Amino acid sequence: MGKVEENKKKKKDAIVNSAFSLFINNGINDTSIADIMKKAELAKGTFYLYFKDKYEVRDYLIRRKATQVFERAIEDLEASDIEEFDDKIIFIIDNVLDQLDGNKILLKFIFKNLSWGLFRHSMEHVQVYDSEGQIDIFGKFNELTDGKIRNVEMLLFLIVELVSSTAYSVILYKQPVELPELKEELYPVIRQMIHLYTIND
Amino acid sequence: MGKVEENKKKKKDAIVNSAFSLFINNGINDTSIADIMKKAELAKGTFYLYFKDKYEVRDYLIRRKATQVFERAIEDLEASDIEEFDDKIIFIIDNVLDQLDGNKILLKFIFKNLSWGLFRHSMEHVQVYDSEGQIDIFGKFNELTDGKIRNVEMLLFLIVELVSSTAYSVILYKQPVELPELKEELYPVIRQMIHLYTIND
Amino acid sequence: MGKVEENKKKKKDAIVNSAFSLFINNGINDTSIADIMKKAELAKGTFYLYFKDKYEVRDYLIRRKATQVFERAIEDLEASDIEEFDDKIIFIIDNVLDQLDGNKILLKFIFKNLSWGLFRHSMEHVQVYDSEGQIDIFGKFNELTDGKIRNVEMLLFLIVELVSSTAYSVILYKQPVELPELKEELYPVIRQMIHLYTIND
Amino acid sequence: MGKVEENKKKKKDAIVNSAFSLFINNGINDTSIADIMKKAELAKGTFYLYFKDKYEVRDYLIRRKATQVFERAIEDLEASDIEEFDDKIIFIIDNVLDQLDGNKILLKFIFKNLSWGLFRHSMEHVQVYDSEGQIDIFGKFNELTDGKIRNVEMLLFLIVELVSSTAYSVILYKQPVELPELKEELYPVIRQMIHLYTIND
DNA sequence: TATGAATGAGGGTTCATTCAT
DNA sequence: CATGAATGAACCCTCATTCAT
Repeated sequence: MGKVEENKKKKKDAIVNSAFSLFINNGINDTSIADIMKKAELAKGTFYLYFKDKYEVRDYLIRRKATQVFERAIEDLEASDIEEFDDKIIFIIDNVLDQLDGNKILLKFIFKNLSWGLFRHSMEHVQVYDSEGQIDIFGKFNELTDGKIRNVEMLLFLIVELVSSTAYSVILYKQPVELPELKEELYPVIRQMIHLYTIND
Repeated sequence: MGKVEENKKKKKDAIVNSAFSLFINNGINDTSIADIMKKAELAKGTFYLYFKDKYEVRDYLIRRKATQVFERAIEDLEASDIEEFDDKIIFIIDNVLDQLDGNKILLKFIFKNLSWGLFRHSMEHVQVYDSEGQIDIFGKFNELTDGKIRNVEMLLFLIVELVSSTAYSVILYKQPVELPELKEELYPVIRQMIHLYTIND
Repeated sequence: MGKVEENKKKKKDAIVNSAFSLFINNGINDTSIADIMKKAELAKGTFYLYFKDKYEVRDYLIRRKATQVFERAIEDLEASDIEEFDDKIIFIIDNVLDQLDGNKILLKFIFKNLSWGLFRHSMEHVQVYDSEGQIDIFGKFNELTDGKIRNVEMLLFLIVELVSSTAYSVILYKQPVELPELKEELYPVIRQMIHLYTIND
Repeated sequence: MGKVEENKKKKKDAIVNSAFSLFINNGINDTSIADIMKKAELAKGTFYLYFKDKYEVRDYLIRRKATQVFERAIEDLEASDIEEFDDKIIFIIDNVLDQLDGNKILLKFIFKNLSWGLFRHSMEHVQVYDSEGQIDIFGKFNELTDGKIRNVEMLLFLIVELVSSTAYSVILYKQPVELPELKEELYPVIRQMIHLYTIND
């Protein structure tokens, strides 16, 4: 990477990090581009060399952050020796929930803005490597199911929406219960859902 | 109600209706108080005699609209002769989804802003009447379960979050499928969930 | 006129006068709305209660200023006892040129921006009063010709364009000659033009 | 011309041509240096190696374009066998008007910015060649008059201003008439003007 | 020479809020 | 109570110009 390119990367990162910090502290509506650039210690006009508006920054951030969270969950999964498909799903959910429970700000930011489209997009960009190089995560999921799950995307959709919306309420507002209790209730439901989508031989 | 009171009610309604129409057409961020009052055909200063800011109007509206939707669903349920608990739940969900499918704007407005807390609050204000007068809707639910459901609130929480978040994506963005297909997948899952919460004698 | 109306008139005048002074000193391009309102000692936002942008102010000004100049020329004409049509035309031209020679700034402003359309519009708004009240100036012109001029508008068009464009160069840049010499050359040409449009009995 | 010189000429031409196209399409005020250089496919900073600002480009362009139009008119005149002085003047006017009628954009650009000074300057740079080489166009005019016209410059000044200002209004806004009708009225007037400046033996 | 990333002043515009009427 | 003219802070965005490469 040339010196110029490197510098540009550094600037973009400064903008993005500044924006993230302000978005989660003050909300997107109360964050102006002037604020972002001031915190990033760059000139206001520089913003427009990298992004069209603050919503483009937000989308960029959501994708990046969501990707990071899942990347870590999957790394941890790889490091474990879990074998069954449903156990793997529960493991990932549990891992993600714990990550977000420890970083409510991030949770708020991701789940408040996450749409299924963005989620899919993020998943397609999760970078996992094994001995043979990069792995396509959605392909991997399908492979994991071993052909035993019908309509994998729908199942994931249902699980992701259920988990994200309940966890949002629970972690942020502790309503109607706290996280451990939610998990206790949620996981059996999810196992049952997976079972419903499992093809019986 | 005195003439003065009546007049004030009329003004407040004008503001609220104007705001609703603008919120759903242009979004809350792109709606100014000037816009609201122009459409309401009232002076700008008058706004502050009724509300503190536009977010107060929004919250007022969400509660009112969500309540209306459920009120109608429950009215329709009462008019039917459905007997089983799970059938009743499915009926209400189906009814609400159809209402919102026919009014995407309303869906966006309600679900974008609906939290479990607001939902509970709305439910407590649903006005249903039988021969003996007004009925408490949450109490009614409990009664309906006939003591056969454990942890009714958790079950409702899971169902409401699952339905609202999947329906939001599906009705608004047709992602990942369209509404009829979602229903087909959703209802068996919900029945299964109810079953999971049913106390076996 | 109510107190409010009176105040609004005063504000509009302040804006317009401030703008005129800045337009002629710095040019329209180098005059910002902030400049105008600062000089007018009003808040920046107030500008938009009266005008859409500075070009609207410019057009308003041109019409007003052009009208004033002609109004005065015609007043002077009325006070004289000139009888012949061509003498009257020359008198008006001479009067206008003298006014503008004494106010180059105004000349620059009017002639730089004057189109035939704006000129006609201005003429239609010249307010001249005689013992019997207001007079329509274009009608008056026609009347003056006593039916002896064919195609009055074309004749006026030719004269106005010839006079304004030559005078602009001469008064502002003294090119290619100075005003007295221009007059000496111009008036015979104009008399000849009038003659060409005079219907011979 | 060395290869370096050639390259510089090419760059300058690219800038100038890009600027012309943008000036006439969007107006000078709405054309930024960034726009010009983007269209010219050159770096922004390069602009300042050739011009001080966009107004310098504009002046350069006006001179070049005005010169071209007159050059062509005079070429056409040379190719004809018109003999009388007044016929020649009318021929040139007619030719120029037709050129500009077919290219309103050019007309707008030239006449909006043309001053008598710029016109004289342009005329001095019109390049006409006969068997003996380059000809001075103003000298040529004087020669053409055969000493029969007094005050040639004044006559040209009056004619140029009359024609350019009326044609501007007529071609661009069709006010107060269209071009053929303007010609019909204009040419007799001009012939008469020439006659007025012709020395009677 | 040529580049184009970076600058930051300054433009236009909006708008919540106030307050004299 | 109701009005709407006035405010001025705050916003977004553009752009001529510089300068390290």
